[in-house]
Amino acid sequence: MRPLNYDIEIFSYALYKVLTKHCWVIKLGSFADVYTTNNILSGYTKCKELGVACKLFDEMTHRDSVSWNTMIAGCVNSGNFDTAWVFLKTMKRCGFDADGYTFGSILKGVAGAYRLGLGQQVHSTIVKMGYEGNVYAGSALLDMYAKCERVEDAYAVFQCIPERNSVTYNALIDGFVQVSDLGSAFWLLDCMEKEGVRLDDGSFAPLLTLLDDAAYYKLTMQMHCKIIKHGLAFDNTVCNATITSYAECGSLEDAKRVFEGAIGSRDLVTWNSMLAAYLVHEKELAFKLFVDMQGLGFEPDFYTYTSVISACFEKVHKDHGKSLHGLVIKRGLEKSVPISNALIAMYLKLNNKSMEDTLHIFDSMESKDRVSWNSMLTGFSQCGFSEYTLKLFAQMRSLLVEIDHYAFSAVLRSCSDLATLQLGQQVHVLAIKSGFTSNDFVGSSLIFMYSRCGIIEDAQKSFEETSKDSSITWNSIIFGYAQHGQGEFSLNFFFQMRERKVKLDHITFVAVLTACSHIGLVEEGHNFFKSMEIDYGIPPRMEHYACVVDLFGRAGRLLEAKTLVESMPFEPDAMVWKTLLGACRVCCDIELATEVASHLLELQPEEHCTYVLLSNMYGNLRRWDEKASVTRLMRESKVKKVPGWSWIEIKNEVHAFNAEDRFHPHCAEIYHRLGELMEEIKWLDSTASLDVIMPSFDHE
DNA sequence: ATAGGGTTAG
Repeated sequence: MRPLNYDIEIFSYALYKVLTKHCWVIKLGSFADVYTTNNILSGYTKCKELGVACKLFDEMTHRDSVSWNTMIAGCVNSGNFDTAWVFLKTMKRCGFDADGYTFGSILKGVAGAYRLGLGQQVHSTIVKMGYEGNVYAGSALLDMYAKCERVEDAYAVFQCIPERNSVTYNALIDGFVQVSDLGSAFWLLDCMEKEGVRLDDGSFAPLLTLLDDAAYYKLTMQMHCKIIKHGLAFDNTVCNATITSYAECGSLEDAKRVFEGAIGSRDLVTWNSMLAAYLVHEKELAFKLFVDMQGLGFEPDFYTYTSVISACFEKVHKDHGKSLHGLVIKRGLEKSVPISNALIAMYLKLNNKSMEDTLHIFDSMESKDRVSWNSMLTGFSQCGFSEYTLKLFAQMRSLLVEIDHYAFSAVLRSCSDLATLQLGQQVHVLAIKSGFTSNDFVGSSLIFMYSRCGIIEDAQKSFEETSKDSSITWNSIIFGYAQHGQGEFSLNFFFQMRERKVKLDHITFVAVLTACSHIGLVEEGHNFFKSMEIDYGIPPRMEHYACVVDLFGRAGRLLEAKTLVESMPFEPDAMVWKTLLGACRVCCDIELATEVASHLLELQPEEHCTYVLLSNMYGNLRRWDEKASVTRLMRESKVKKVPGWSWIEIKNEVHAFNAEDRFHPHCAEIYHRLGELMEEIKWLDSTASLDVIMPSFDHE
């Protein structure tokens, strides 16, 4: 049981004071001067009593520019930017000029609403009226540009302000932080020190958010020193940001030390920051902290819930995840969009290939944001429900949900899974129109789509359009050429990547090993595998072992494949066994196949491929009894062979078939034409002087 | 009596 909260606040003390003053003025009759009324007006706006303030403003017989400025500031600070703008217009019409106060307030509103166009209008008025150098108007203007991601403009404004103070600097620092320009942000900090402008909490907090990588650990420590030097070690905001920086640099110890030092001045953000730190490094302690903070009376907010929920992505934490879902319902937080989004993401990761829970949450959400839609889109796409991805995408478009790079990437991946070129091209056009083709994720999906649809030239073109400084797109183009059997090109890209000092990752090596295996470069592939940890610091994972098993297997070097699996530093998973089983089939080694299959049957008894493959191998060897026993085992395990499908896209419609399928409305014509084609092939075969290599139709 | 900046998730 949690204690009931009895201190329900009807009026804040501040509001009480304003009300008393107002009553007193009314009692005295209508002799209150503008000065006193403005004072009360301001009191109401500070208490967010905008309605009362408006009424009082209407009743005023004499208003001066302070009255107008107070109303504008009041509207902006309570989030009513449009009303503020109306007040500004009316003010001008009533013959009052805007001043530094007016510009400061209205620009704060413009910045909060990200209305760059309006901001530029205000800018021209400021210049016209000579307020460019006013530190309040100028700082607000600078901040508006910074928030609208126009940091160059912000800097231009900065240079027009003759006497800059901490606020001016801090706003510009944050502008550079927003565009991840660490260098400029630090340079400004130096300038402040040289010019003798006081560094305060607002100078450090935004900067610290950029120190989010192990590479910045030393820098973080240096910043921490500076913070202590400037007497800000116990400042709440700075402490909170420092905790996060240390955690993201990988030092839980330092984060903990700052957290412990902040005892007594901890707020909800402090707890949330430490929670996030623990979630990355020591999950069990995080769950404990989640309980502890509530014991101390801190009511979790959506930051708390989204962090702790998103940490439940592994099977071991499934119970925690479900409990948290229950807690969310119990506390009536289901309506929170970010929390629901976190739950969707959690179930997507926990429920392998099942969308049931996710769909349930998504459907019951009264309002959804872009993240909700994108999560579903990505979920469908990753679970292989490609048609649903496309349907959902169409729905998003008709509901005018903004399509961003996440959406494009997911839907393009589904197009590539379905190998539906025309649809893929349509989505590509949309992506061009909305300017997303240079995004790495979109670019990577485009490369996959074109490569999968057989047009490697267009995959290459899509690659050329990306920035080429992230491994994401390089990996995709390497995969693309590998898929097309042009492994030499793949390796060439790998070498270029190395030359350009693009950071390689574990996926790069999966791509390279795939390329080698597809063109039979056994030695080269094996060498890459051996050097990936030594020369590149990337330890081989399960999928790399699977690739090398495949590499040996395709080359008929079964013994080496087998030895590699035996030497693995961790237990092989189903993927590795499956690859080895494939190698056994190529090499017709039934003994090893039987052994490998036994591991697979244990790990994935529901997987029909294993039974079918083994049964076929016995069949080929005419070992009928054993074949029969495999078939029996399959029947006993209630496993059914899933027939393979083929499909073709004609005029933007997908026609799917499986063997001996007679359901298509144009079935008769199709089979007739098929018969003609077969005749043609036979005729070609009989007239060919060279050996015609017939494709072996694989119906397994 | 009226004005400008900053910390936590994904």
